[in-house]
Amino acid sequence: MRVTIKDIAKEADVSITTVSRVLNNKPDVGDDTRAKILKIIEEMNYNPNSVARGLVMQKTHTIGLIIPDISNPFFPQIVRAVEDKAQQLGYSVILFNTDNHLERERKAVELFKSKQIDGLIVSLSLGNEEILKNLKASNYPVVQIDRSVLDHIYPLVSIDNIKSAYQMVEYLIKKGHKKIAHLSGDLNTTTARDRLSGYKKALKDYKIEIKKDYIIEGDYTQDSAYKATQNLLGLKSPPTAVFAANDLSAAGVYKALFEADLKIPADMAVAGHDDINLASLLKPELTTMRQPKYEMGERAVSVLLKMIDDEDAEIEDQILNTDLIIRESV
Amino acid sequence: MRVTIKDIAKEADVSITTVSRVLNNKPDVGDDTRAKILKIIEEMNYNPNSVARGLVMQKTHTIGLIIPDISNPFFPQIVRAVEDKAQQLGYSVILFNTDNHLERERKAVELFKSKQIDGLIVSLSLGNEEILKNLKASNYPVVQIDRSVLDHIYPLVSIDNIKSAYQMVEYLIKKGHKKIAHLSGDLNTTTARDRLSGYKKALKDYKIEIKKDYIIEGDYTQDSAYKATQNLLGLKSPPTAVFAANDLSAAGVYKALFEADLKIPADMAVAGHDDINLASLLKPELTTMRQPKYEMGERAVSVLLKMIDDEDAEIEDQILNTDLIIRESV
DNA sequence: TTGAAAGCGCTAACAT
DNA sequence: ATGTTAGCGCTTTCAA
Repeated sequence: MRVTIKDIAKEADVSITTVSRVLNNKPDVGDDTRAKILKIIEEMNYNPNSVARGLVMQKTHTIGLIIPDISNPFFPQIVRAVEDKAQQLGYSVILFNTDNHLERERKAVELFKSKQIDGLIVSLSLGNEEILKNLKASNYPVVQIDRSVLDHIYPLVSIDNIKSAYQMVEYLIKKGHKKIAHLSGDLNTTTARDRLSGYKKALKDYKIEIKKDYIIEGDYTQDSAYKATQNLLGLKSPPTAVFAANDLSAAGVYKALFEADLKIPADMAVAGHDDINLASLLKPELTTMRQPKYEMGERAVSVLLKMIDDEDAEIEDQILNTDLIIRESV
Repeated sequence: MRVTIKDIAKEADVSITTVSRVLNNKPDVGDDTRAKILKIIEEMNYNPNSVARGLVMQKTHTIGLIIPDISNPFFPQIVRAVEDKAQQLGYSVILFNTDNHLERERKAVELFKSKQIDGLIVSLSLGNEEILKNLKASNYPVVQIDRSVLDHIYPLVSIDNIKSAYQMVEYLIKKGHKKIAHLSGDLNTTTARDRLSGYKKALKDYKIEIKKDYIIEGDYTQDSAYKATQNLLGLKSPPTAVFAANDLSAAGVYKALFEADLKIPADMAVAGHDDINLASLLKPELTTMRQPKYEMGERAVSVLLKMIDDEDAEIEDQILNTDLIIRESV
């Protein structure tokens, strides 16, 4: 049996209240008593039970993190940042992967509520607005990260995807490209939609016709990009550049291009988005937009804890900047 | 205020005991009563408080996962597998990154004990044997994953690193190489030590001299491998092949080689280990040993839950097979 | 088939 | 400065 506060109290010949006091660094305990208790705690290797504590305090010092997939290289850095920051502030984080599956997202939230999690950081699919509304109704602290499913209900920590995509396409244009294709991400996400908008906007601003053939809907995976590129290559008039919605897709583009014996960027320029670790390891190195992933994770935790500590702290969205990272692929 | 079992009881005009019974699918509840309670639970959107439940049951249905760094590409798949399997079996997982820092490892264990975690999956540094001994003393369920710090105390889920390295070096030899260097991983880990042993063993078996100059201690990072390769290149008699302790290091080798205008594998063959996602994306594609990362994660959970469910289940180490993945770099 | 009561390990009024 | 008591939300004897 584990040693409890009772055991300490008995051993020290005081009440458990007194022990509780020294445990929580409260005043009103005699120096000698405190010392004695501390000593016994040490000796008996006592560890307070946070479940019991959580029950009475209505606080678990645990937060939930709901993401699509930790094995997608975009997320590990975010998760690392969240865990680092949380740990630093005395919180633990429970991870949950959903694969953008509505049902699993719902299950995750259910689970977290039952576990009395203090707050939630989520990256949900569009279509689950209702889930957030319910959470909001019970005044549950939540912050959205990367993508938003519902504006002005819960704060979002992300980037300006429209602007970011715009900047990349603009760069492509300035490099002399007029025939620019876009391989979109999963259009059930706001990020993919916004990047597509940014792409269109840039073309429009530079008076370049938006061709349907040049826009292929994908899902952020290497594989979908690989196939899409093959399609592109089959066109009567193939593009000279492709802007992939994320770096993983860009890798898929590379693969298709290599197989067709095409040179990057001579035969076709390719640009990515996110600047995951992989980007600088590809040959040629990938030109891409860098997202401040680590910082996003940190901010999300900061914002969440602010909401936890102050119920009605009104918190604004945190929109961070991206950077154009020029390498060799454009 | 959240709705509790009391509210349901009052609303249904029964005792909380009865509500608890239906919550836990116990028999001895009238069909009508059960139906009525179920309906009210639904209506009031009641969610049992698992903290309270955890306190009385002495079980939190939560496990801890201690790893060096989720942003090291070796780990996400393992974490994903652990989370998937745990979720599937009704458990949540709390993640903790330690960067192989002894102090943080200790802190993590402390935290998890206090949180009344049901079991632990750990990937610890050598030097923290004591921590596991203590855990064992309190009969805490633990499984080691990837690396072992203490044999025969807690089961290990991993691969045979000696054999795996041996196989790769043997392949290099059969490809005609005699001057083979090894860039080791962090020698505070058993994996790095074992891979080094396997390398030496293969050379010995094939009567190839083991040259000190050809063995450079690294730490599994791209950067250390980059520098090590530059050293290698400066030798009077540089190797014709290098076996990097992991794929990330291999990427570092690539970088140094490209900078020196050397061709892979013509000028220098390079082999990796692990087969992370990156390996097939490098140019030339990396020849490496594949670890069954996802399966390791799953097994770890299975073994752990077996230990949780049956205190004195004697469980053996799970040593999985690796596969030589021949691509273009050798 | 149902309920009353004790207790899981802790914190927090409220006494003294 | 210290102790008594109630109670957090639940499960589980034990009794009816």
